[in-house]
Amino acid sequence: MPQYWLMKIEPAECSIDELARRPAQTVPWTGVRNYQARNFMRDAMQVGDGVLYYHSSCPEPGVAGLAEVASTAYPDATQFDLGSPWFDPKSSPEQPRWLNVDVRLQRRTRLLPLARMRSEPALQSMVLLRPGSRLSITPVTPQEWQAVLALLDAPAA
DNA sequence: GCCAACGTTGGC
DNA sequence: GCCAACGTTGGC
Repeated sequence: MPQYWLMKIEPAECSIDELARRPAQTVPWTGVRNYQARNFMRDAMQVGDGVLYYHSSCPEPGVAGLAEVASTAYPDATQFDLGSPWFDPKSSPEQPRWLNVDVRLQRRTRLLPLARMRSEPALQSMVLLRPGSRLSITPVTPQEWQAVLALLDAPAA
């Protein structure tokens, strides 16, 4: 039974276009510094899970493509990198605190804007849309996943 | 740049 | 273990 996720990334970090240009079309999902999001990667994600690739903190936030989980969780190298904004002095290689998975592009889609998602009845249950929700990784139900696919395949409004 | 909603920190 | 202060997220 496949599972589904929505994963936020700032396009400045790795946009869907940049992901498509990468040799393996894969990005290590580093920089997660929230325990709930980390635990999703560590405890629940499986290779092959579906991912809604979501652009955040940008002029047009929304789902920009479909991707998949391409690895199990492993220690996030940026936590040990003094020069990284994600360096964590409280973490150690012996007891790494932060993990990441790899994510591989399936296909770019047309942008499904956040505002459009908010207006779609079938998506009202999404964790993303909960007031004040800031989680960078959220579970998506099969029903929500199908509804997003339907919107992406529907004629443009 | 504003600000609401959260998460984390640290004193007690 | 409580909770106030502070920092962060992220849409607008």
